[in-house]
Amino acid sequence: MLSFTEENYLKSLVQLTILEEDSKEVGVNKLAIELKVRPATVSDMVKKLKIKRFVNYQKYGKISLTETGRKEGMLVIRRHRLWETFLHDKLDFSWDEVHQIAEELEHVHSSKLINGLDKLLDFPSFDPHGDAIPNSKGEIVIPYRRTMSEVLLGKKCRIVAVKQDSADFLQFVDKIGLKIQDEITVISKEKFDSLTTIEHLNTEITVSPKFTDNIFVVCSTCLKAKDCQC
Amino acid sequence: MLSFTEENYLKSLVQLTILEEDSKEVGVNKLAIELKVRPATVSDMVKKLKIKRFVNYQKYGKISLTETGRKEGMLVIRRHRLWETFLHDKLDFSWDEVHQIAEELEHVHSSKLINGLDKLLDFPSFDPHGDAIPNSKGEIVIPYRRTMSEVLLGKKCRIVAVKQDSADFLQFVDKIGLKIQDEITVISKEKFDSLTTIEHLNTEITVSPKFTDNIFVVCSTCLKAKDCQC
DNA sequence: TAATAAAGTTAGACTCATCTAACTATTGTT
DNA sequence: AACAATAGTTAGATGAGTCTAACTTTATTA
Repeated sequence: MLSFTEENYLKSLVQLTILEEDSKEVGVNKLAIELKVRPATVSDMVKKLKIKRFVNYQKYGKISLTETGRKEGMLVIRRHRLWETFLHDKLDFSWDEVHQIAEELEHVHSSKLINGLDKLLDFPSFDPHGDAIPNSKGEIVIPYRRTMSEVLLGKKCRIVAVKQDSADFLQFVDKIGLKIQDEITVISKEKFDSLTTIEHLNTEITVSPKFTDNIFVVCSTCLKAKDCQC
Repeated sequence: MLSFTEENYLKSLVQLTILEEDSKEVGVNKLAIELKVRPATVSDMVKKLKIKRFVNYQKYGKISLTETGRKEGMLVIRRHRLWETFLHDKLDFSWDEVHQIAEELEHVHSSKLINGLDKLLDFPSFDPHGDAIPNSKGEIVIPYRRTMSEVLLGKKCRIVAVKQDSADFLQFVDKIGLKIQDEITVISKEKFDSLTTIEHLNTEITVSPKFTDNIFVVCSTCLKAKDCQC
């Protein structure tokens, strides 16, 4: 049985090596920042995780997940995202409130509970932030998507997810009136100050790269992110 | 912020000094048995709880809860019982399955979550075992009730709660077909072997004191347990 | 390539919650 | 009242997860 802490390490490793970038391995420092602990702590802990065969690791090298480690980490993420969906759909929490509570709920181990929750929520594919929910085997289908920053001038796109869970960011998205599934058009990109102006429901909004880097979109026409010819 | 462990100590103290008997204080050994730890551990921990002003205690004396301790303990019980109700009502768990999982869920701190759950469940007064759910201030109304062992020969009574949460016991109750709110009549009490025979839906069932001691009932006619004249 | 910066490790210490073993205090008999 | 039984305490140890401070290795760059 995994401890709270071990689960958090595996979850962060999945996040850093599978969900965010496809680097498949990560350094001690980066993991320490993600977990908000000191590198020394990670160094120690990774040794233990290696003995338990959750990670591959050599001194001064990079950390990567074993198959078991990946699965366990994915299941933590499954629980997290299902609880977020529950809080949002059944208890009317706003999307900036769900993350913190799901951090605690995700550590309750009971596959019966999680599968029951899945059913109660009608087997959702995405959480309130647009992120895919892994299945009970720890498998996940991550749809292609790109950030709004990458969208070409004049193109119409659909918002499918946000990259950040921070309350600050999510409240800002709410404030300017954008939601998952909304369509927007990129009207202008200012080289001088890097601001982008978009059109949304006949209103123009000017946003910074800090914003566009954290919004995921697909092409409105073909619903693809990659190989879109539109 | 209370730790997992501290919450469990306060919960057990509420159980032993308020919900089960009205002794208002309890010894180190009894608490140790309840928490499944050694008396030495309790002895240490009680000192810490005293410093934090959750309990009253003098060396070699009895432990009792302060007002703060009582409230905190009650809130743990509130969370526990609401989660049990959720698992039973929304996820179709049987009543012998809910306790174990609620033991984990009860430690998630978020009054917004708990109050949302309360609303989702339509503000239940009792959990699946018939136990009263404390309100958000930690107040509880414990209805009068007596065990089936105390019912006089020939009297009709209604089952309102069970005294134990163990899966073994609850599965036995299921097996003989009894449910909360069912009516039964005490037909005979055998002095020789202490067995009681009851009538339930025109069927006679013979049960042991181990059973009747753990079933709470009220009078079918007046719905009282105390001062019933029927 | 040598110096410096960045990344990672080790040793030693701390807190929390637990244990065992040995001791002490309180209670309940005869 | 003396003694045994029961209840409770203390001291010292353990393991998990964390820290700081000092050190070592690897990477970067002038």
